[in-house]
Amino acid sequence: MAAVQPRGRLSPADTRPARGPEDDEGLIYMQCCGQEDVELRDSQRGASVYLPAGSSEGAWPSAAPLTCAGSSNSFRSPESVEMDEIMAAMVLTSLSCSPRVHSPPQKDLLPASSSSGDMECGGGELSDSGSSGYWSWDHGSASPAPSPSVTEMDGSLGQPPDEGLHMELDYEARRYKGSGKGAYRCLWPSCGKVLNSRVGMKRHIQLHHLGGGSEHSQREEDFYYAEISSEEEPAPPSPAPTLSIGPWASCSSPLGASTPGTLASASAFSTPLSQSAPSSVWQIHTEHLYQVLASRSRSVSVGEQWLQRNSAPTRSQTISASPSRNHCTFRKGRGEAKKCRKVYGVERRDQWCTACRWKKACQRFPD
DNA sequence: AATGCCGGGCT
DNA sequence: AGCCCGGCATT
Repeated sequence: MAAVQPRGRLSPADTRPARGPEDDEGLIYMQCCGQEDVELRDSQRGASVYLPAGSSEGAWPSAAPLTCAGSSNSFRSPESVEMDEIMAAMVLTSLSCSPRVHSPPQKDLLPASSSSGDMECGGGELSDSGSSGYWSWDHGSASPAPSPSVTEMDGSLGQPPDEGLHMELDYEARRYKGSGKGAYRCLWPSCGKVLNSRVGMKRHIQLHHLGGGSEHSQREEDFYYAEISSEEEPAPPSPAPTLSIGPWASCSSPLGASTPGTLASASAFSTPLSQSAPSSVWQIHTEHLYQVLASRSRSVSVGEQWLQRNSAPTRSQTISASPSRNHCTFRKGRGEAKKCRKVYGVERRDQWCTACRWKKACQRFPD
C-alpha cells in the first residue's frame, strides 16, 4: 500500500550538503519528508523552485517556501544571519500553520515502514522535541509546504486547510493538558470511579474489574478508563479533524474496511495510554453502548460513527474507485483487525467483548 | 478449518 | 433486553 509515512527525517547528508561558501547566496535546501533532493536553486534569491524529478503534479503545491533555515550555511554575513532568522521564523510560522497534516499519500518518498495507523488523528506521535516540523510531517506523510501562495491546496477537502490542523492541535493540546492534570475515570459500567493517578486507575481496574493482575490485563485495563480534564469532554460529534468521510458515508453500514483495526490493536498493545486513550474511550463506549443497541436494527451506531471518523483516508481513497455500492445489504468482509476471539482466544471467552460473546460484530476492535 | 457476524430464536 | 447459536461468507 502506498500509504507512505515519511517522517520528517533530516539525514545528515541532507542537512549538510558538502558545498562551498558559494552556497550562501545561491542555494537553499529544502528538506522535507525524506525527499531525496529537494532543492531550491535560485540565482536570484527566492526565485524558482525545483521539485524533485518525478513528483506527481498536484501532490506538491507549486511554490513551497519551506526551507530549513540555516541548513546549508556555515559562514554567513550578519545580514545573512538576520535573513536566516527571519526565514526561520517564517518557516516555523508556516509549519505551525501547515495545512498538510493529512494529505493524500505522497508518492514514493520513503520506503520506510509505513504504518497507516498513524494516519489516525490521535495516533500520530507528537514529538515535542526541538525539531520543529517533525510532528507535522509525521502526522501524515505531509508535504510540509504551507505556502500562502499555494493555489491548489487541499481543494478536495471541504474546509479551509488550516482548520484541520487547528482542530487537531487543539485536540492534542487538550489531550496533553488532560494528561498533565491527571484525572482518570473508570469507564466500567456503573463504576465511574475517578482517580488522579493513572497507575492507581490501572490498579483499580485490575483489581476490581479484571479480577486480579495477571499479565494480560496489563494492557487491557487501558480500555476501561479515560483521561478526563476539568473541562467537559469534547463533544464527540464534531467533524473529523483529519479524515474525510469516505465514500461509504452514504451507507449506514460501516464498510470502511480501513485500518483502524490495526489502530485499535496497536493502541491496545503497543504503547501506553497517551496513544490509546481516545480510541479506547470510543471503543469502550461503543462496547457498552452495544448492549443498548443490541437488539435493534443496526442503523448507525456510535461505533460506526467512530469508524467513519477514523477510517484511514489512504485506504478509503484507494477503495473509493470501486463500484458504487448503493444498497447497504452488502455484507461486510472480514476486517483485518484482530477481534476478541483472536486476541484472547476461545479459552478466555469471558474476556471478549459482549458483542463477540454474542457472535455479533465486535465492538472492542471494530474494523 | 478458523473466524466474523447476520439473522433469528429463546428467556 | 440479554443471551445464545445456526448458518453463511470470508480468509
